Amino acid sequence: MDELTPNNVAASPVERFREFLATRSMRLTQERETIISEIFAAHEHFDVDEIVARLTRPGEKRVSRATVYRTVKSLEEAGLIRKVARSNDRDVYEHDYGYPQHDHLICSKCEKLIEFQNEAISEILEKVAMELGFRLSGHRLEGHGICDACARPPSRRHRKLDMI
Amino acid sequence: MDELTPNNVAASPVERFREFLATRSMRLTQERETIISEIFAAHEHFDVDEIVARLTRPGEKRVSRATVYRTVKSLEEAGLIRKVARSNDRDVYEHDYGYPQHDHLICSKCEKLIEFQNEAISEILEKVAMELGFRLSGHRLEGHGICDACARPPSRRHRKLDMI
DNA sequence: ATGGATGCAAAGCGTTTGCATACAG
DNA sequence: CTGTATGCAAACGCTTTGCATCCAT
Repeated sequence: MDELTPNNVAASPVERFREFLATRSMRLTQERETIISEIFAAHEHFDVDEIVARLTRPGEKRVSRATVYRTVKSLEEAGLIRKVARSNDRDVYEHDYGYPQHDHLICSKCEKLIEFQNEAISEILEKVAMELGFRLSGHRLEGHGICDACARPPSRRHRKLDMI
Repeated sequence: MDELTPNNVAASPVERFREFLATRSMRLTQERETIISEIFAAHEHFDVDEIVARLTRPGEKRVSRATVYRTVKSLEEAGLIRKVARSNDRDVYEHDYGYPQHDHLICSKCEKLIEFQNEAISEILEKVAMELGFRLSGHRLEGHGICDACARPPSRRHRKLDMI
């Protein structure tokens, strides 16, 4: 469901990327287009390995892992995606284009990322930074703990009384 | 008799670590003691490489890199230190014992970490988490940007009048 | 035509681990 | 003594890179 794209947001991610590439005299190749399409197919968090896996499924145009790494780095520099966390020793990214600033709650059990928005936090941080003479350009806030689902005793049968 | 030590804070980090090790039937070896002493010698951020480097200086008791990694992991599990960021592809830690909750501003230029405390942010996050049914146990907030020093024009040494 | 891009494999790097030896309790 | 811990080096897993080939412009 993305026909509702707000018009304050420029064209497609691909178009936006093309512009960025132009400023660097880089080219919009089929591989890059394939990768960015895959990444923006759904608004979800991802890591390089996932993208490679998706593009390795039969029917998809395969792109080498090296190229995915190189393209992801470019997309990040272009401001289309951004690194949000590190999970399982891998960098995790999310879209940073056409989406409002938000932060995350990360479940320590299922590793799920829950997004939330809160204007107040940004404002406070902005104020704190200013007082310290720090030029704030952005931030990353992760709340750690246990998500609703994981906290709820999973169909709690009789659990073992103890274990050594 | 250091009665100045707040009594809500147990003895020394080493003592605290010894207790932790006991609960796991692990031993407080000379190496572990050397490492923890070095880490708590000053309240500053550090990474494994730095600790290894310090303990490699002549005069210091050398400890293998593998042991430092293993000990740092234990210290983290013991709650004595905690991971605060990732810089230069290395995990960066700080003391998490006897120090109040705080967050950081990270300079994109010099990589410096600036600490700050702000009660309000924690409160807001706590509220947000609760509304989402998330059991918050802690958080990590990094403000990104340019620090005061790096933002200041680099004392132009080629000033016309600066020919002393 | 031609300078940038891709794929492959090898290299890099921080971090982990197997194993023989060396200690703490 | 006995089960842990250490040191060393090899193994690992993610990410980067050199190079020959390929392609967008």
